[in-house]
Amino acid sequence: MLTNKQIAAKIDLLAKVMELHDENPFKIKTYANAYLSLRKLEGSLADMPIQEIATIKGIGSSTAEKIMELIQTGHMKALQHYQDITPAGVLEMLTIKGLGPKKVKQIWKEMEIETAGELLYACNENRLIHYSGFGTKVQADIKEKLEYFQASQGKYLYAHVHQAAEGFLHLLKNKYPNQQIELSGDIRRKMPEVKGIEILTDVSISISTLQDESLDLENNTYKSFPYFIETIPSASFISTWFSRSCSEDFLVAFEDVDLAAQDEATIFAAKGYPYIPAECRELKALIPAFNNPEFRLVSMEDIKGIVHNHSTYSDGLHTLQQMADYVHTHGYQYFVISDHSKSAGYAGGLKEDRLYEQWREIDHINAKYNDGFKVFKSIESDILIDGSLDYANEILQQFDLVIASIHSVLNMDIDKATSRLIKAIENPYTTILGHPTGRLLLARPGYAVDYLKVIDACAANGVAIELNANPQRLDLDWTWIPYAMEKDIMIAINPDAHSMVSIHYVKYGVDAARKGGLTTTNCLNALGVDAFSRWISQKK
DNA sequence: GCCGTTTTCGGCCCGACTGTTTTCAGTCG
Repeated sequence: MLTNKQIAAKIDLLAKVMELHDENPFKIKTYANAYLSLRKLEGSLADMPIQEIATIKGIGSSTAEKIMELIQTGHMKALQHYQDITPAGVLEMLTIKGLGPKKVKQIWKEMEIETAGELLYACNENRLIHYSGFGTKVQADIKEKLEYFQASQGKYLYAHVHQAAEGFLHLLKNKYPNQQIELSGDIRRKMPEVKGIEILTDVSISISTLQDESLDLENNTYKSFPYFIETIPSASFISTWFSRSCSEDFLVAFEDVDLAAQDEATIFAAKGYPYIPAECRELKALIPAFNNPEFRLVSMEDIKGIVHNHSTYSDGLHTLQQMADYVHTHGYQYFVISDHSKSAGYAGGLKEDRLYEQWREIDHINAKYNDGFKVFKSIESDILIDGSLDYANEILQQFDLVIASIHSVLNMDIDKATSRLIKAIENPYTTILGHPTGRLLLARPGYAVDYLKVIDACAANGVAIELNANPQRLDLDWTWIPYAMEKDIMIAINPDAHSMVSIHYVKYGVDAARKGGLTTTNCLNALGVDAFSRWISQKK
């Protein structure tokens, strides 16, 4: 039986969705008022005849009928109609506190954002604050709510979970110092998406005795992420841990090995391999490379420069000087500033005069460093619908390098997307293809592309491909790295940083790149400043 | 859509709070 509160909520929702669709404001007001009377009402609506419902202040015959329909059938046709013509993600936004119909309408119609995930991404890129009624506080508030919302959907970004996972592991190890307790499964393998914190142990853990305010016993979560503790006998710990920490494909290579070893290194040694870290245990075909003395799998220590960053010139949070200094003080050799280009109106893309201004500032900044550190002039140039870039050639040729990315009109079939990308790749001024599919993990899938054709085109034109290291992108997907390397393409692991701290996204890109076996030789920003400088100029 | 008459159309207008603006708009309960 429906409660008054449940009925009132449906009427309230009706008012809100009608407002999204620009219905008569007085009708909307009526339903909003009806909601207010209903939630304060004494006596159960479900027990009232329709005549009595219609006598309630603010409820007339039309609303009374809708309430009866709801009580008798569980549905309301009028509400269903509006729900059918509204994207599910937009309806979801209405459930977020602080987002009412007016703001949601603005988000949907003005910003053209239709899912909670896209909205979160827009918050991270400071895109909301450019709209009237939205400021930094509202944006931060929405962001917090969305992260919570996303964190409750059953899948999580590795980047969001791993610190909590390590914290939880630490907590358990302190409590049971003499037992085997380790992270296992997807979280240990640093998969871009994980289901939570997987822990493998040989002790029966008594969670209720653990002292930590982040531990939510009722919901089995630690810092809002679900945990899964599997207890197994000590004797099978290593074999189970190893099996849980490899892909199916990778594990096939060890079918004939006795996994009951004293540690994982022994298992690898039985096949004549060196120890392979869990995040690299993906493709069986890559294993032999680990025995090649020339093979240098990329790692964070190899990263020499930070490519693809934004500043306050477009939609970044920090100034060019702040960003450059931050990268400099973290020991890198160079910084590539790639703000948005002029057609990216939503992100404050740079018109020509602002470009000149930025170039002058870059020259000024470069003159101040006396240790060889260099800021390179770049742009994240929008790939327009027809595949062209959005500046004239005489502008494009003045950049040190150009990153070409698709940002708008993402609804394309595979042929359209592929030819649009290839046209941009064939542009003589394109240096790097940015986030090739536009995907946002857990939010939107990205347009389909013919990877083989796109990678072949990059090879033919000497264009590097970005592995966008934003943990919500990780695009190029690592599974295409072996083919890209086969074609001897350079991969740039780029943070797409919109603030100083997001420079460190590079780490997640490196994790992903290692899955695909990317070597330092094929990592563009593993080149030192001079080699990088030479590489981009030979491309020009 | 509801209401209430100076009855059948014209007006409908919660208050506190917050954030964005700079005197107001949106949201909540």
